[in-house]
Amino acid sequence: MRAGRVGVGLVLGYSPCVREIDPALARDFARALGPWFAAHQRDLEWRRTRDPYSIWVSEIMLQQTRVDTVRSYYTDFLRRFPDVGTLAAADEESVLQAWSGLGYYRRARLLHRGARYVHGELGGEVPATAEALRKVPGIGRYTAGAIASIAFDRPEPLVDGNVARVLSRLLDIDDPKHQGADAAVHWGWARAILEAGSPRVLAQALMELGATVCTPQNPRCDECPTRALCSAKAAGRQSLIPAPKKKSASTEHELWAVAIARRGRILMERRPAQGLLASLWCLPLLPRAGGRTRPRPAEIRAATGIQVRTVKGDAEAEPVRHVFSHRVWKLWPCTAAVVGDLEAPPGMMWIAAGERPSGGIPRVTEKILARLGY
DNA sequence: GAATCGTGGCG
DNA sequence: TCGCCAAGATT
Repeated sequence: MRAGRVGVGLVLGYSPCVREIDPALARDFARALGPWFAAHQRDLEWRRTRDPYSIWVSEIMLQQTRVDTVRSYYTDFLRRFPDVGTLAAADEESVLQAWSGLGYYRRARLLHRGARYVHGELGGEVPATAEALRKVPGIGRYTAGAIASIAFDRPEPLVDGNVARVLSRLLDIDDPKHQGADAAVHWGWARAILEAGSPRVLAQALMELGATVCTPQNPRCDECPTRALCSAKAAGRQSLIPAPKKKSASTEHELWAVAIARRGRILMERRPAQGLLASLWCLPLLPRAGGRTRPRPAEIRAATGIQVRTVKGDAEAEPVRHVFSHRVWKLWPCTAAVVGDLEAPPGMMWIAAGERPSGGIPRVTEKILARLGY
């Protein structure tokens, strides 16, 4: 039985998996972490401000998204929407346009809705407490803690994937059920750590340590300011924590991407308001069955309502492959010619090469357009 | 609780 | 090449 551990498992005879909060360890950890962060933190755009709105924007963008991807989006977004009022007054279309290519577009819609909530209901003041922040659309448990601690320097806990990994190793938590960001043990420890020093510094330091030192693979323990405190390191188990997650199956979809063309222009289509790539612009897509070289005009008409004449496919061409989080698209470009004038139907728009609809355009659309020379 | 929701970098 | 997964929230 390892010392310093408690839990019902102890009573039942199982291996105890959760360590109760030890204020002395939390304090020592914070004392090692703070100075390390001061010396080693990366120079990131959102660390140059204390503006709660700007930090809010950064936290939404950083959800499930790498720092290097976010940087340019963050700068451009704040130039375009410098404050809550500007974002609240903006069209959703322009917000999605600024988000194009960043992924998880629901975040943009929720951030926009959140700005309207803060502007309309709270007089434009971003809440300072995690409890109030949680009422803002798009702000969940993590983001509420992040904004409260980083922007307002309050000791409100935050646990993301980085923090969960750092703490799982610090405490040598071997039960996968208690290794994730939803584990109560991490939230308790995170609070204790933030209370032991500057919440603003320690919140960022916890994540910075996880991102740059206590990495998922090959952690750099020799560079870690807290290695002397780390139970996993002491046991030589740091590479076993956290345990690998089970992956959900990914389904593959083969689709025609139809370029309905007339005189150098093609039709773009706004996708449905719900589901994958909601409300974003793409080419009309339709299922590709059984290795045919091109879709039938009747299939295109059924999917788009548009009567086309000739349809050309390129049987030799490689499909455009696009991987989403839980599915894969194999897109086979084809061209369908329209004869005579055709007004763009509702939700559709003609574009020439280099033109784009105003609104959100996902990366997969750019891939297809590049293939087609648009 | 599980499924959904993008994209890109890295080993 | 391909699987992994990153400063998660919502339903």
